[in-house]
Amino acid sequence: MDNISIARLLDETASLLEIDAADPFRIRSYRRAAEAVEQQTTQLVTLVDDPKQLLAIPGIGKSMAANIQALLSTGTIPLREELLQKYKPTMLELLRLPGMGPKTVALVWSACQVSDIDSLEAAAKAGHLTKLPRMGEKFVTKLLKGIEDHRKNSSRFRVDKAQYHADIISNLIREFPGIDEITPAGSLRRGRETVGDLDLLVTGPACESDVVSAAVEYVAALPLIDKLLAKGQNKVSFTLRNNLQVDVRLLPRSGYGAALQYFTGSKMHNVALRQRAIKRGLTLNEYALLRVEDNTIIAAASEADIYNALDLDYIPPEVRENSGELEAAAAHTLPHLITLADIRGDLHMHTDATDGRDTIRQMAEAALARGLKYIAITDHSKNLAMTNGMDDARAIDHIKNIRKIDAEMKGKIRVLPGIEVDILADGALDLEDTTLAQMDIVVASVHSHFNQSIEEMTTRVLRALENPYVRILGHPTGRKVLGREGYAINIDLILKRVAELGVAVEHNANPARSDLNDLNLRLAKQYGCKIVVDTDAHSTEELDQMRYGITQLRRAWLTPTDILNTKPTADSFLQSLRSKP
DNA sequence: GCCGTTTTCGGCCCGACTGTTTTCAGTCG
Repeated sequence: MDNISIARLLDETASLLEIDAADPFRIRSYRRAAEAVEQQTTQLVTLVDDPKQLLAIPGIGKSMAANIQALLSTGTIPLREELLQKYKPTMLELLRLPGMGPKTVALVWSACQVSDIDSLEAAAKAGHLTKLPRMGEKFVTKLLKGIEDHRKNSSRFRVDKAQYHADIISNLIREFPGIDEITPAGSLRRGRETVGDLDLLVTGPACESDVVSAAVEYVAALPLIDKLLAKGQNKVSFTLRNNLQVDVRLLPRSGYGAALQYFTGSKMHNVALRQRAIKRGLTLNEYALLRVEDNTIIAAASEADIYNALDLDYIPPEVRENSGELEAAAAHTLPHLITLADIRGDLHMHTDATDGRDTIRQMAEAALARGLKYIAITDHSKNLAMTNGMDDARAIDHIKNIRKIDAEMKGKIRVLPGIEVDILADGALDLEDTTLAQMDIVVASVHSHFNQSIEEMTTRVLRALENPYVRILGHPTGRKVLGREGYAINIDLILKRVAELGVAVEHNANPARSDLNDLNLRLAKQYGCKIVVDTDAHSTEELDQMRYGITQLRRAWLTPTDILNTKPTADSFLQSLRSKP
């Protein structure tokens, strides 16, 4: 069992305890333990014989260490089993619906024996819920909408989770002798925000057709497989414990490019590409690009060969959606898409002063190690009390600490003082202008939206933008990739105003948080908005999530000049922002 | 359930916002 699975089970136990109305602090200790386990770089399964190392992890005490050992040896923990006698596992899914917290889940269970989404929907539609305390028409409407959204998304996995599993599986497969290359294809390679299943393409001498069976057997016996679905000549399909389906294809080097092209998609891109081939008397399939008349192979080993043989420039996977990329590749006008290496600064991150894990110095050094030239420390303001958000006095004090680290970094990397302020329901910010005036970067973000109407929400953000100290609009749509949808907002209006005022709009790179989708990114470019991409990192590791933001920018066809934090220095970046009053 | 002591028990993240209320419980970040 890997760390992520352990973390998930601990987290589920916490949720069950919540439904059971257990001691909140006990619940939190399970959540904290889950987080701690998830952040471990070494797999706990390797430490199981040495409880001392488990206990060395902050948040893991005697009982939790015993829980982890039980998980590793039996796959579950006694407390979890006990709770599952009282409650159904499907109730955990109910918690993912908006407005459904532990109390409400417990209520519908005790009052209507509702324990899963289908029966909750039925009860809602039959009007049974409005008879319960604190549940009116509005709640039911919101709930039904939430169920609909949930169904749309729940079968897909967030890109970073899929990438994590792809990396683990790839590392295991790579241990087999004669494997050279493993590439995730499909929507993961195209950089979609969510992934339905994982397609891993593998090649190397061990994948040649006369010897491939040994490698197939090896893959089919991987320890992390939950259910083996199929085992063919060169393909193994299985699911992981989290239900993610994985298809591993072992392919000879000679046809690797054709397979990569075929399985990367998208479907629409491939259809258009095959039509182009047919016009040229060629046919394209998953094995090769062939001449129709005599089946001669024209190209197969690399994707570039195939595109070039069709008189196209190489098309990066992120833009393979049949939305103009074939025409552009034919005309040699594909833009030079932005890459991770173009990014010079990260303008949104947190430290242990609020809800981050690491210190200002650790963040600065980690950013430096990642090649960045400047960062902004933007901890939370007081309204986010739960994060230990800072009031005016603390925020001003924090600037001193940031400047001190900035000086200590001796110009190797600039560390800019900033703050992430909360936009209140009336559009006001929760700190004084005199405080904001001392910050280089003020990120204004909405943190509570609930059921404000589109008009209210839009007005709220527009009002906040009028504050002259706001330099970046943080997570403008509040959109989450999975689960609860973001707030309803007139993004069109917001982006227009952002462009007029010279405020920058944030593209939040962290898939777990919120961001602009590629459509809105294109809109932002069209309106001439200044765009920054940042990680909103809460730990040094999260700085690595910049890669997911870049992929989204590439999907929107954006180039280095479209993004503000490709500016080479902190000064040139600050100059390109809305000027301070 | 963890942690750190003042070493064996008390503290641990709290305020805005909503719906259904007529004073507040529950959700969310």
